[in-house]
Amino acid sequence: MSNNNRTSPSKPPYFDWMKKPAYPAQPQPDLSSSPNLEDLSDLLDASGKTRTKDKYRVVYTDFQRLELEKEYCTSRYITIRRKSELAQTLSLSERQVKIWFQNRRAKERKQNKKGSDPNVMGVGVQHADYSQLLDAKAKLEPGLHLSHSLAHSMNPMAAMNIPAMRLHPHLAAHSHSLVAAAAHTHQLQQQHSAQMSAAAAVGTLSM
DNA sequence: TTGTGTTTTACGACCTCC
DNA sequence: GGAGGTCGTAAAACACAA
Repeated sequence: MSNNNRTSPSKPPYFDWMKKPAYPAQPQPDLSSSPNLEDLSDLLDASGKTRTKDKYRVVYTDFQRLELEKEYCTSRYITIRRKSELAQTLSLSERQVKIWFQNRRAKERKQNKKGSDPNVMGVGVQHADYSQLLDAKAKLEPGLHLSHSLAHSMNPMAAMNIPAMRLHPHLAAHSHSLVAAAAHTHQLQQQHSAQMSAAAAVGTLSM
């Protein structure tokens, strides 16, 4: 679903949530309205048990969602390092980033459940999302225009459908392999970034 | 409007691993 | 015991039909 069936079936050239006027597109997230890190305590009432009504949950900005989606397209399981970096750049808490990834995986599982083939772990979803992502990115960063085929070729994780960290805690008995997977993910990530930069350079040169 | 269905944040319970 | 995973769920935010 990845924000893909929220509105009309006619496919917009970017994430559906991006056209919602309720989310002011901000280059920088609005810190004043986000219950980040320290603000989490504000979500508890006097008993410390439940969240208050006015701050039950916040709506992330387009920028925050875009960056999170980008990271998710690179790897479905975020590393501690990347989580920290993302949290800082997006002005979110690491906990929020972690929860977002959990919810994002849940969303994908839900989609896969709906789909007919449970063995194909969200390949189509990832590709579709990634295409939309890049289109959205192109809108946010006009200098970065990529064709879909090129975009797909530059997303090794999605293309190969590699479960980055681990498929399921019950299946992952060997943590060292997970560490290796994480390292591999990071390596691919670096390659991906380099390729993106190169493509961006090519794009600007050809203009 | 408003009623309804879906999506998005956020949490608790429980599990596994180190 | 702490960190992070899934699963289920609450409630806000949103879309859309009537």
